[in-house]
Amino acid sequence: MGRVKIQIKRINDRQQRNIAFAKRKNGILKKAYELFILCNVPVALILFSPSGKLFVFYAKARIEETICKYLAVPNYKRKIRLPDEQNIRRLVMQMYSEPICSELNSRESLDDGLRYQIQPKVIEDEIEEYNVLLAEVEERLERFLKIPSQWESLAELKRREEDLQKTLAIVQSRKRDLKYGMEISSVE
Amino acid sequence: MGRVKIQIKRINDRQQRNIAFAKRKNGILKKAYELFILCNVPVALILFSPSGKLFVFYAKARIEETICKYLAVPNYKRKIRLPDEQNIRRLVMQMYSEPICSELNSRESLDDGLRYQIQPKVIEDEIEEYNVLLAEVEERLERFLKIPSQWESLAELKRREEDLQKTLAIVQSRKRDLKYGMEISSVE
DNA sequence: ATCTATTTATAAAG
DNA sequence: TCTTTATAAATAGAT
Repeated sequence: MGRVKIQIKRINDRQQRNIAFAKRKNGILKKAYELFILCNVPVALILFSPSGKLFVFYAKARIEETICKYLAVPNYKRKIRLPDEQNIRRLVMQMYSEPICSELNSRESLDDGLRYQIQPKVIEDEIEEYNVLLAEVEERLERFLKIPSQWESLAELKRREEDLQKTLAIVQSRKRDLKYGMEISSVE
Repeated sequence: MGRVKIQIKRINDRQQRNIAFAKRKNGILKKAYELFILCNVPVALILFSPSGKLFVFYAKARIEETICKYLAVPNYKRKIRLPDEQNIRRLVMQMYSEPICSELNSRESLDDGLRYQIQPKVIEDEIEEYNVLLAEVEERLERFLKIPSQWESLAELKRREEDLQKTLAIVQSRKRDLKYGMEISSVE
């Protein structure tokens, strides 16, 4: 939407990045506002500038309410009654047993010597997040698969995405191992 | 941005509102994605459709991390940025005047009032894919956990994780682009 | 869902 | 940084 078409890729020049952020921040905040007014729906948008400054838009409800609504969404897949739910739950617990908000929780955990303590509530949220993500992916894929000419591209994308998710899970798992096992403080 | 200029005010017709939401939801999700890629900043966007369906975009960090980062900013430092401030000053005042609850973790207390329905499409193949995917994750995870020496440092893991999340976002965006019939080149 | 006339967002320049 | 302007992108209404 400018004099020239730009590629959507990271802007390396610091100053240009700040300029782009300032402009697009205004744009997306306006879009969030318009969506709220037009459709009267809860919206929550949290942005941090490249220098770490916070920008927020929320409407229809306090941001905490919208966040909590997000967290309160029932497990997408729970209703389907997965055959191996206990196994899956155990797996996800292993993958995501680190605190959601490490900067807020990690000190207490470490002080108490409870590095491996399981936090059920946190894990529940993570299970939901995981399932919501997968559900979104699947939903989108399903839509796209209705268009035959896109099958090939989509198959490739699906493979890639699955690979990424697998690897991401592995990385997160290993990261957690190192974090707890080696007690490195500069995690986040 | 359409055939005619519209006023930004609540759309009363239910069907028209749903159409507008669907279009603008895609637009703002794309904007959020682009902002993340261009500026490499944490972004969290939570939307609920008029029928209560959840849509989320987050990047650079898991959504809980961005939310926690937001909550960690002292109230007096928070600013709400709204375009068209004159017209919605009352709204802002209203939102500000409400008490702020910074306790996000108590999920039980929220469950009662905030029950949002998601309508999953139950498709046999999707369930199968889901189970296969999780099984593969588990398998890979187990295999990987047996070789701790593969990963040298947390910093390395962190970089990898960020790369993966970024690439995942790119893949997801590519799929969104596909929906609009755009050409797909190589995903990298 | 797809098309397209138009408005809106914004990249580069001033 | 703020404003301008040419152009890309989003989208309202129609199909």
